[in-house]
Amino acid sequence: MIRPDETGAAGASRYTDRLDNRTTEANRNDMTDALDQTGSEQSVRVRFPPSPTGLLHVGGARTALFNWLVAYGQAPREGKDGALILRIEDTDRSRFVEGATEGILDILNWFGIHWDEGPDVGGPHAPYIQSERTELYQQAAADLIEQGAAYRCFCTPERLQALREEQQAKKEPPGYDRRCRSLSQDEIDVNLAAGASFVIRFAMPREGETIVHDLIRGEMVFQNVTLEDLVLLKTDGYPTYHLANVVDDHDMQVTLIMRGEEWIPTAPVHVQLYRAFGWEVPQLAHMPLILAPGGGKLSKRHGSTAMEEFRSQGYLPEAMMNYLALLGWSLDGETEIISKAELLQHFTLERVSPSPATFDYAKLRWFNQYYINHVLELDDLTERVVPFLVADGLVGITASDTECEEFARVREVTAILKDRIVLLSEAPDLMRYFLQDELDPFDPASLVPKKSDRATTKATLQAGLAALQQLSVANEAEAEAKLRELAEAQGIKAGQLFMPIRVAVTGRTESPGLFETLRVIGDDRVRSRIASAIVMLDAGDPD
RNA sequence: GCCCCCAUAGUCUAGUGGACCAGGACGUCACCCUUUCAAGGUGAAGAUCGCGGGUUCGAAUCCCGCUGGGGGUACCA
Repeated sequence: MIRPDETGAAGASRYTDRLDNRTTEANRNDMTDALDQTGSEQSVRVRFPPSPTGLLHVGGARTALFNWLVAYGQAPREGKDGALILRIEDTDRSRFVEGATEGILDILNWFGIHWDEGPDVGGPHAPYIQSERTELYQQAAADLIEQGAAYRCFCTPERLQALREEQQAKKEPPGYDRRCRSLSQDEIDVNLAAGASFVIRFAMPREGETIVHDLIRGEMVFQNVTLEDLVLLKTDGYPTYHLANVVDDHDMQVTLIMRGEEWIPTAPVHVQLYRAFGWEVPQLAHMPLILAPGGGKLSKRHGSTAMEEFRSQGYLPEAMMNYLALLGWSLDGETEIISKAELLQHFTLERVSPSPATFDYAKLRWFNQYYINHVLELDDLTERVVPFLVADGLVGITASDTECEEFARVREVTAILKDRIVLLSEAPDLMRYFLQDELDPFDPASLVPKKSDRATTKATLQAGLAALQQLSVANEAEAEAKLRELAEAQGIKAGQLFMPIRVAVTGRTESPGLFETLRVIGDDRVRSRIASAIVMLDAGDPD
């Protein structure tokens, strides 16, 4: 057998070695079929198949990302056509959630991933929604029965339940006992005539072993006796994942399946299914799981898990992508900040780690902060902050309204505050005193610096106000010089003067540098707020 | 229980037989800057490379066993 890619480039990487292994194996097992695959060496077709059962999980987002990076990054670099297929796996009617599909597509777009074929854009293998493809699966299951690779199982859920309990009691490995695999044709006919409902199960080979070639883990060997006769078609006529997945991946000419590690146990069954159909097995790569901080599955208990939640908290898609890319993949062990373009330029499946990774919220926050403070352009950042301010009622513009005065004002505020924004959702609170005329109520006691008292503070503020009335805070340098002069004249440290002014003007003990803060707040408000603070000190109990 | 995957600091990782008494990052701590808080800068602590056997002149790197963690064990995906 001559491999079609044998004339290809030199420099065998671990990746190509693995590809070669797999190809050889495939050729040995599916020689006839391999001949039909002319040209497939030149294209890499991957897919991301979410279930519309709720919001998109970060783990799913990472799987989607890696698939996208292979299709749009690695494949083109290797001179191949890459394509990403989005397929909706909605074969479990009981878990279907209305609107979930739309939500998933929307969040994937926000994340920055695009696909070539899918329910929204169509494509040559439409429909891309499994519930609309049931005939295909039923036909496939029927074919399998005909050739003896699958069988009808009339066992009731009650019997299966009882069987499981019995096995549990006897401490035997649970699993279907294959009772219906040996039903005679007469028995089957009787059941069918009686209208008994049934599922279709795969007749898994009982002997030998199945080797699964995984691009990330190498060879995985499974003893066939340990594998089950999985249900292929359910009583309701819908397929299980196992059948739908194999049928669709073949039909859609998927060449590489990248999915979560949780699929490893059933991978050998899938391989056997492909063989039963006489189809070539796509390449397989099982991504490492994303674990929760304490170990185990990432769940609500640890924090957000859905991409929608991260979005609404004000995580940037860039930061999410950067962080997620580095969960299980690395460029060189040094690079932390890497753009989408650079990911496309450098991502390779061969550098995906096989070991599970713990989701670290603190590091994600760091990435977000870093992108806000160091990567995003000011206009861009401002546009992303605006929706959060609007939601909070602080401004009344839309993000696209970048020409108006109010946007310019928000940009000004953003400029001096961006080094302390970690999540966009924190912006409203940080910006409140810049954007509102009136300060939120605050404790007058916070006006008084440590080691000072009310009377002194009041006098200090009065002197400060007098000074500020004779200049404009628009000139930061002048304001600073004058106030430092004042502090010196009063025989106090600059901080003893700055702090009361800061609190008087912002209502807080924390703010950006005093003079940029004053400048942005403006003369009128600065003066009136200091005057109010002086009144507040009067009103309080003298101490 | 059975099957399978994984194993470098609290976390993400670099490392593919010798330049590693293990490099980067998050986190932590200290100091610097300083009008507060951040940001930034500098530095520190933190890994017997899970343990035990091999192979080899030489192992984080290869092999075996064990342990630990994780996944699967559904007419869910």
